Amino acid sequence: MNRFYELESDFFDPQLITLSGQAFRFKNLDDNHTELVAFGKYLQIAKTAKNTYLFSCSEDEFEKIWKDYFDLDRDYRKIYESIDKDDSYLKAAADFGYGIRILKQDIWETYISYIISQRRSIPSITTSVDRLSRLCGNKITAPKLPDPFIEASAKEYYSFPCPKAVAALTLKEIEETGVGYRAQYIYEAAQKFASGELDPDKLKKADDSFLYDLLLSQFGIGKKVANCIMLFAFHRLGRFPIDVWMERIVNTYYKGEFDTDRYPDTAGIMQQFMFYYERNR
DNA sequence: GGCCAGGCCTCGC
DNA sequence: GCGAGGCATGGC
Repeated sequence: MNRFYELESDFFDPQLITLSGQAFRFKNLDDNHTELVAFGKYLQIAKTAKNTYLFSCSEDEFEKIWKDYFDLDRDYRKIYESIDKDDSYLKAAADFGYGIRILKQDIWETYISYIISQRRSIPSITTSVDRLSRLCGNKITAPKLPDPFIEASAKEYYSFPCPKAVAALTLKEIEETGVGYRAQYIYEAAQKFASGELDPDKLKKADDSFLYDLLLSQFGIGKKVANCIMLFAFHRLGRFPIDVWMERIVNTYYKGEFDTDRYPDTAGIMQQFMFYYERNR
């Protein structure tokens, strides 16, 4: 079975990552199988034993793509243990979300996905991302995988389209993916990414405050979306996006303000625990 | 069929 | 600088 890569980890739960809402192209097939599309590839992860997972890719691909994508070099257990013992809500949330990691997603894909996300439900965001991918992404044929993998949920998948492919669409075509008034935001973003005016490789080198201000200055991007892009794509783990769910949590359990200074480098992970807990418990 | 969704823009002060 | 109103469409 060395065609596939086996991972042992005591802090990795792809099922929870699917449900954590940070990515829109994950699907839990059953209790032990999760599939996803990222970086133009289809991946299935099978849980084969406690803390043991089989990835439907070679070791080489795992090392090049997925290890970094799932942030597997970071010690999340240590972060989990750093949680304030007196913070019973956060402790409960982290126990509930034990195994959630923050993905390092593609910057452009995350940028567009979170523009789409504003004032929409997660299922609805997923639909639009899927439609946009089908419209101008590349076809990916689902691989036939042996046991312990199971059949993919579809015969073909589509990669998230590159900036140039989206930039070639008309505003009307973008609207037809169901994104409504956000189409103009996407249209403008695509032009900027396609022309190189917004360059992910350059942006990666920017410090937090510069990057945040730059994102905020973009059409269609406010505080919440900027922080999500920084957390889920740029992997700035200190960012703490506040949406309607987080606002409810902070108001209910933290008297209106969560002290992010307590977790300067990991507040975003705490945010993800809370968000998942509140939505799924 | 009505209500709300991982918010942001514009306008008026 | 800040609060209120408006907003396209999809899911439940």
